Amino acid sequence: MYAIIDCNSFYCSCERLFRPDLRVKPVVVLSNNDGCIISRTDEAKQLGIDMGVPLFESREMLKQHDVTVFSSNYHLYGDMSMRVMDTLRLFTDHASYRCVEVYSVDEAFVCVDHIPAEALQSFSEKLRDVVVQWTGIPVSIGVGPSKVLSKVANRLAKKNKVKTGCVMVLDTEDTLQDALERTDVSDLWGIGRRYSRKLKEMYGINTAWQLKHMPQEWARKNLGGVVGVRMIKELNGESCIQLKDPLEKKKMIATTRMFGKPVFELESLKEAVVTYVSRAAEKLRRQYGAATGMDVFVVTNGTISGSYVYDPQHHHRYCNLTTPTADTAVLIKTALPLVESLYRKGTKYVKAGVMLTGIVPDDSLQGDLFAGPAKQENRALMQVLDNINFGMRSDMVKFASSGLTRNWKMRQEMRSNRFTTRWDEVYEVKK
DNA sequence: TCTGGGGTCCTAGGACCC
DNA sequence: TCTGGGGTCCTAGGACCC
Repeated sequence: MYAIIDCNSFYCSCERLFRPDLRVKPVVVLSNNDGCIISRTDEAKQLGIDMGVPLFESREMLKQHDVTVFSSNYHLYGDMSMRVMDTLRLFTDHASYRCVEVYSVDEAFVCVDHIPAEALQSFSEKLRDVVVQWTGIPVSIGVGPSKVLSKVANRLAKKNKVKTGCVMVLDTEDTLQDALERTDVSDLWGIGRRYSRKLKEMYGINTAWQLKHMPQEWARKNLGGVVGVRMIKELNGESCIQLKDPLEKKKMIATTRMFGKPVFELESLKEAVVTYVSRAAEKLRRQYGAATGMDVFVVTNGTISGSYVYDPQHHHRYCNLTTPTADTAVLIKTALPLVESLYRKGTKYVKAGVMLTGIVPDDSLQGDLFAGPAKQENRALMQVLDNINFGMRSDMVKFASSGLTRNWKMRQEMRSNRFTTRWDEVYEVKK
């Protein structure tokens, strides 16, 4: 059996920890650049505020209903996430830490095979209480024979908080049928907008219960091949999506940002890309990786007869690296010509990003016959750089080409303090 | 004026190999 | 009239997730 533990309105809950006055008030948290609403408390949801709506469209009504608005504060959320995950590990760690798969910043799958069936309900309730007691973050827990079914349970638990106490276990045929009948196909984990439309319009399949009874061969043909087959099996309680090994490394590392304001100059575009390369390279070194490919992209925005339209256009350039590397200097040198070749004078750029691909372990680098053996001379330098930036604050030491003024930097006008990770921003109880 | 930032997995099709 | 049978690797693009 699998359990999924999901933090309720995670970003908002983190903000509330340090603002107890907001405990029963509507709160929302914005995406980077203060663009969209990406986290809402129940009170905000009740006001009809949807996920992902742009801030500028909802500003009026936020004000009208006295909703508290925060910019996202990833230092705080990242740290709180770690505390929640640590709690899960301590509490469920009967055999090895591999029982917990951190699925996202606010969710984790836990293998609960070691809990007797009749104890799953009380175990989950206990787990819910411990997490909120130790971290202050409320969670919902769904338990089922497969990951997809645990997600179904979790969603219903969260939807009916009062009735379920945020815990739902799907362990009998009856509870399973009832849950699947109450679940729209579009709410299934793995069925997105495209497939749910197709299921409803072409096949008249509306509920998870209906989908569960479709033949596997049909799913192979009409629901993305093996992905569809897996979905049918998972719905029938046959687990096909295993817990992921926490030691697995990322296969791709990306750093991308919208600009705080549009960029027209090549110099600014270069600064931004260099900044993103530096950040991506840090992430790469943190997992002891080296990249064999780099993709740089920029996003322009369309205008029709001089006026602005929302019509993002992506342009990208790819480069293979002769020798795998995690050296920021080398990566910057690779990136700059790509930016230059992408740049068109007079164009309005709204976003840029870099992706490091083909990541290999950095302890067994394949050399290049013509370039000589893989050089590691900058390794020590990179380590010093990382240590300084990690220990003091990020960007304490940086490459000059990443710019000093950085007027393209993203907006974050309503960010709370980084209460748990910065000494100068720790919560003040008394002056 | 203004719309986030990461990721994963899968498939199809082309190029190439023996 | 008629031209094999099996593979691998890579890339682009689609679909999905939070």
